[in-house]
Amino acid sequence: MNWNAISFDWNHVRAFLATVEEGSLSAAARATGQTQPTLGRQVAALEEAIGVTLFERVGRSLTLTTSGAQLVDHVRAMGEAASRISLAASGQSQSIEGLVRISASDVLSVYQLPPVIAQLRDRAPGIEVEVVSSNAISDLLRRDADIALRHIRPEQPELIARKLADSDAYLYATPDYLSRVGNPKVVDDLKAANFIGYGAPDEMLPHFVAMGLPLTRDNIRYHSDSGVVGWHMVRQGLGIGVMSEQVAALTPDIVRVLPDLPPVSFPTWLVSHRELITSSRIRLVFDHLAEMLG
Amino acid sequence: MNWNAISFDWNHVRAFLATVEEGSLSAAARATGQTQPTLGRQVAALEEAIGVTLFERVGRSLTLTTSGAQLVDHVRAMGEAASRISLAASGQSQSIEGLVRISASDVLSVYQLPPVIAQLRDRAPGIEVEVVSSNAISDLLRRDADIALRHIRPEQPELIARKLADSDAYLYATPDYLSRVGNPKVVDDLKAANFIGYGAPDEMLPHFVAMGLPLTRDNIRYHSDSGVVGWHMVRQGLGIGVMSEQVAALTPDIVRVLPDLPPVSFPTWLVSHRELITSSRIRLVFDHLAEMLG
DNA sequence: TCCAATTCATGCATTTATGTATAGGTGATC
DNA sequence: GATCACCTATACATAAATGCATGAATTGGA
Repeated sequence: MNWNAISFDWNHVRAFLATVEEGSLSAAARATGQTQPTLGRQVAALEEAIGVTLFERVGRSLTLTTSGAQLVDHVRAMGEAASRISLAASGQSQSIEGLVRISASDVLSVYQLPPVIAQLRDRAPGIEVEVVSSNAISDLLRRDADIALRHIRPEQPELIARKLADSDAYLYATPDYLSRVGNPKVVDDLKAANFIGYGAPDEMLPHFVAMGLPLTRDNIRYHSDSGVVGWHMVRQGLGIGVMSEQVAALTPDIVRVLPDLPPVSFPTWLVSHRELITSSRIRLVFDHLAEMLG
Repeated sequence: MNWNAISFDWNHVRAFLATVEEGSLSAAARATGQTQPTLGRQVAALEEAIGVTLFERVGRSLTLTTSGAQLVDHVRAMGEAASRISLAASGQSQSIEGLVRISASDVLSVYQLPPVIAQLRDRAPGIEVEVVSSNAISDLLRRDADIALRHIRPEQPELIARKLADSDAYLYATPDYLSRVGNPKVVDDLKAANFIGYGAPDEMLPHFVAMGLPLTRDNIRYHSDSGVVGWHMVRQGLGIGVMSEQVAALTPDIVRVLPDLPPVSFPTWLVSHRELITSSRIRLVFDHLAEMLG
């Protein structure tokens, strides 16, 4: 190894990478938890060290020079290697104490995870749990979380996934609301009903149609990005919503709409990193989730 | 990018890498131009930061833990990315001033390069030249040199090579030595002659045999790793040596042995990095060498 | 068994890098 | 065209890392 060729300050490379990715020194400082003067000096020092002008100081912002742009790929590769080091290091941790981050949809996070975590507390009191409640598919490759619960099968080979039991989802509403729309008995009776949408109505509608419901865009008048908010709209008697059987069972004063309508079955996958799962702490949480939810 | 995951000190990764590659903190300190306490503290800080014990302090030396060993691949990848940054940065340099390192065999370095460099001085006075004189094939991928002169075609796709003119090598000796062995006229007359070997005799002998010479191990009594030393042995009348026509022409009082013997033809390749050759400084030296030696 | 060589660990003075505060500029917006 | 929001550059006090000198421990060989 020619140590002389790589004797420049590697932290300055990270400063350059952050500046490129975030778009400015100030943004990079915010993202990395450093200060703008530090980032500025580090980038300037890197330019001095490798003899390449990386940014053109034009106006209030920096733009990559062509020379700088040709280094970006290698700089990214270095950052990715650093990420893998961090990942593998976390996977090496055999400590039964410490943080584990679990990403799940808000509905899962609110209704199903808390009791599971309560049991985990009894099994492994030293484990700290952070629930990353998001309906966006969290990027495990970016390490937004250590473990994720998803309803689609992950494709990346770096991830390992365990399929949990399939869940059945039905239509639910309050008895009060159902009587208000004339106690529907067949699907055609739902044409005048209100449906609660989770996320954008245009994304929700095809799912309702696939269930055989004769609905249009106008049937989805109330909607929310949050599944929990949507479910509370249902509980409030604002309309009919889809929900998994398990969650609905936890909710009093909610009845199934058209009980003869076949359910929508959907899978749940427990996902983690191939390298992270070697950590006994994460492995323990992973196995616990699989046992309790599977 | 999850900056939090890669917020450990990247220089400490280099310290770890150097310690792994060099085998000890002290050796790593020597190799990287730092001090042993610094390296020791950096490795300890990295262990603290990523929560993994990298080395087992046993006796006077360090041995990698299994956890540490599983990080080494990623750490090497980071180092290689750093090397590529350095390489690409050098290639981006459009300065006509600065250092260019040329690797060549000692014979080329001593007899043929100096006049070529003298002409280069007139063409580009700002260029500093370091001649890495070595008969080992220098590792351009490790950046032991910027440009190399070789007699075998490089295979790595990262390297670019330009073929120079083929050279003819003949047998040479002093007239004094030839008369001492009876002025040989045909190859069989050489059976009793001494041959000068460059490098190990066992490596040299097959080349002589390939030339049709009836020699054995015993014919090579004087040899040296250095081609220059070997050639001076020939000049001193210690035996017969192989030398390229061009170099022999520079040497007075040396005559060709068996002038009718067909020459051994060998190629010369001018080699550099694909990314380095984009530097105008290195490009200039590369082209100058090609012109003067081609 | 003793000695020499080599290794890692530690205390201290010095150098270096960092953060805070602030100044100087630029571009978008009303 | 003035204002606002946002960016980069600089001065200075503070915090951190580095190198030097030295100590302690171990290995290999005479």
